[in-house]
Formats: sequence, structure tokens, C-alpha cells
Amino acid sequence: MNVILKSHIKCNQCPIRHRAICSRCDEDEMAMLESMKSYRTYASGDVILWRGEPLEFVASVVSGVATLTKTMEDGRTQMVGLMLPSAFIGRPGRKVIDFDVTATDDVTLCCFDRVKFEKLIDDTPHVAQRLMELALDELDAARDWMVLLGRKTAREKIATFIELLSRHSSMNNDDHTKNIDLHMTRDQISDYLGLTLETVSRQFTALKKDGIIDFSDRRHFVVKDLAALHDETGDDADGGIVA
Amino acid sequence: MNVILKSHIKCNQCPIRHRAICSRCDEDEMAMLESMKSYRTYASGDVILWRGEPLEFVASVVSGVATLTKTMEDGRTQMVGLMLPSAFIGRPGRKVIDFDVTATDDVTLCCFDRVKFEKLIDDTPHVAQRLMELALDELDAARDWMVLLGRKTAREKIATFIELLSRHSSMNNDDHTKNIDLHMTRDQISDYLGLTLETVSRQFTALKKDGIIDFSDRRHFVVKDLAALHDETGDDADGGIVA
DNA sequence: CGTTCCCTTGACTAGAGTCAAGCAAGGTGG
DNA sequence: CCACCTTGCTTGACTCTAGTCAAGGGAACG
Repeated sequence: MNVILKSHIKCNQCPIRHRAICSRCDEDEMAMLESMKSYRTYASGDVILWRGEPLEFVASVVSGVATLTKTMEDGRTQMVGLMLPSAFIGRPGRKVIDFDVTATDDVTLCCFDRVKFEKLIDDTPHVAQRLMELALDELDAARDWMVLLGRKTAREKIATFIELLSRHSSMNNDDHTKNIDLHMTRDQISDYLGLTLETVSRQFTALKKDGIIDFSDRRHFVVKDLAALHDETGDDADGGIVA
Repeated sequence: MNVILKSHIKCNQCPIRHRAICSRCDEDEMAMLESMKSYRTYASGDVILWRGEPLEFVASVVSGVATLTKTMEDGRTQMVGLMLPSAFIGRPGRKVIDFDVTATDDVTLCCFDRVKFEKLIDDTPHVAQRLMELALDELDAARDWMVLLGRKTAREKIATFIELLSRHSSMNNDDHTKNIDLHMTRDQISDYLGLTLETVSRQFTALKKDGIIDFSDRRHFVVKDLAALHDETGDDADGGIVA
């Protein structure tokens, strides 16, 4: 469950120091942030924020993965964002958010009181600049995802998703033959890709039958043919659409 | 075709003065922007920027509507943004953009040299702050659109689209019974909604048969039953998902 | 007046959704 | 330690929505 901790990691030892909203800050600005921050941790599956709930804090993801989801009245759900470490949750100037934020892993957040943070932005241009960059990056990602949701087939969606995991995994570990962790259930993947869980399952099976991937267990797989995988994504040869 | 004009509208008479990237600027900052800007105009249908083309300028939409589209190798196209007056095109820190920008109406842009603008952002916090807000607004819109693309039925997509036009039109003109201009062809609408043009046409016909809308000609319609229209969007009663 | 563009409509198809049954792994309690 | 349950996943059979292919209408324009 949700635990609030006083800040105990020094900012200059923080794993997301170079990528988060603070990345452009100088020493004085860092000292200011350091005095304001507090950490919260959430267990896998915890809801971090409910849609419509008043937004008391904004936060950077320090470790773990959180998802943003929107649910329609009848229960249809669409994931609208995947928040990896260094991503920023919440927005200055808005008192509520209109999606649910959920921890898919154990998550640690570096939190700031929303009202104080809004004042900080006016005084600290480096934070606004970095927040602008992060928002524009998110926007690029959202636009790529719109192509996937609006135009790709189920097979292309799954191939794109696997390629994404594979690229992300090889950033941390350059052995391409290593098992990759799916992190999510079939149900969560279907919400991410705009499919049903049955279709996700069938497409995994199909890609396995075609020798493109192989599952060691339900949650871990190996990409056996990276080029063939890419051919199934619908993106062009140089990865253009993802750019 | 594309015409470049020296700036001739004074910023303090500009129609988007209060909403564009300059909205937070003081007099000195405005003078700076005024000296840098130039206008470009495009005719309906002109391509403003091709995907992959080096990005020489960034710009605000002053009048008219531009679209951002991504096209897959085999021609499948998805619109990923609709740029209305005050929207900002281009992003500091990126030399190319990975979508096409097209004028759907006659469009006037207020342009700034990209490199100069990037320097400006470092010196003018009010611009970075506003750009952050605009990016976050775009992000919210993109996330709503992801729900539409991933989870809504054809009928819900069309109803949402019509409601969007209707809301936008009543902002400028509060007579709800007035003809609303579609602005786009069926083909462009289908690219916006992730459908085919035939499905768009059929859903228009269906909504007309059900007495919810009525077409005066191919491009102009009236909403006859706003409540019934909303019921078809799939969004909840208070418009929650759009929030 | 013919051509082009845009749109509508019909007939058919296919891809993904729905409903349902059952399996496997892991956890729990007797 | 075994029986039982739960959760997550797979698979099959069937349905249905939206896509595809094709024909034709009507307005606009040269």
C-alpha cells in the first residue's frame, strides 16, 4: 500500500537526475527541490490516483512503471500512457486529472505539493523548460500510438508492442537473445493496444508458430527473428514512423 | 500557394494574442517577438510541411485550420492533430518533424526562425511556460482521441466528431440551430477517426435517418437533437471523458 | 458538355469481438 | 501433503462490425 517517506535519497544520487524535470536545474534550484520533495511508494496493482480526485501533488516516477487509463461508462478501457522512470505525473494548473494512474510494478514517486510546485514553475524557468520538453516527448509518443490504434491490424499492434519492449529491454541490457519480461497481463496489454485479451493471446500464439518469438513462460519471451518482427509492425524499414 | 509576408499585423491587434505562445508576455517580450515574426499564408490543400523535411521555422496558427497526418508505407493514413487558431506548430530542439502538416482551409501562420526561437526560449521564461501549457493541452486532447481510436464504435466516433464541431461552432456563434460547416471531406474525416470514407458516409446517413442531424448540403448540417447526439458518443452524461 | 471530384449505396468479405469451455500454475487451508 | 480455488491464459465456435470492391449519382469546373 501507499507509503509516504521523507526524502532520504540525495538528489545528486537520484537515478533519474539527468532525465527528470530537474535535469536542467543548477545547484541552487536543486536545493530548493530537495527541500520540497517527498517520496511515496506503491505496490504493484495499487491505484496511485483516481480519475476526478483532487490532485494534491505532482510527481516524477523514480522507479517502476505506472499506467494512465481511461474507462468508459460501460467498462471499455484504454490505456493512454505508460509512465516509465523520469516521466512526470500531473500537470500544473489543473486541479484534477481525467484518467486513473495505476502502479503495474512496485513504484516509487518523487512528489511535490501541487500548489507549491506551480509557484516554483513561475520562479524556476529551467523546470518549465524541461517540463515542456517532457510534454512534447509524450505528445510525440501519443501521436505514434494514435496511428497504431487507428490504423494497425491486431498482428501489427502486437508486433509493434513486442518491438517496443525489445528495444527498451536492450537499452538496459544489450543481449538481444535474453528473455524479455512482459510486465503486464494479457488484459493490460489489450487495454494498451485497443484489442481484447483473446486477440492478444491468439496473436502471441501466431507469432510463436511463425518462429518470430518464443515464450519461456507466460510472462517471458525471446525475439528469435528481429527483422521478421519488424516486418510485421507495419512501420517502414528505418523505423520511420517511430522516428 | 505559399506566400511569405513581412509582419504587418501589430501584435496587440492579433486575433490570437491572448491564447498563443505570446499570451503571457509583457511589453518588452512582445516587442522582441514582433521584431522576429513574419507571416506566411497557404491556400486550402497546400502542404505546409512535409514529414522529414528540415524544420526552418516554428509557427502559431493565426487563422484557418491545419492538420497533422502520419502515413504508413502502404498508404494508410491517420490524422494525429487538428491545429486550430493559436495552436503551435513545430518543436524547439527538433530539426525535423515526423508528420505532414497540411492546410485544410486557407491558413495564415505567424512564423519564427527555429534557431532564433530556441534561443528566445532560454531567455524568455514566459514563452516556455506558455508552450508547456499548450503542449499539455494537446496531450490531453491526444489522450481523449486515443480512447476514441482504440475503443469507440464507428457510430460513437462520428457522434463524437459532430459534437466536437458543434461545440466549437457554438463557441463562435451561440445559435445552436445554425448550419455547421464540416470543413473536411469524407476522406479527411475518415483519416481523423480511423475509419474508411464509406463508413463515415454510412454513419452520417444513419444519424440523419434517426433524426439526430440533418444535412442542408454535403458540407453543412444542423444538429436537431443535441441530447440524443451526446447519447451516441459513448461519453458519460457530464461529458466526463472530455473533461 | 464532358470531366473530375466527392459522395452514396449495395453486395460481399474478413478481421476482430463475443461467448464459452477448459487448462496450468500458484496459493490456501484442512 | 493433498484437495480446492483463484487467477491468468488459451482455444474453439460463432457473430457482427467495419472494410473492400464496385457501380453510379450529382455538383462544380474548365
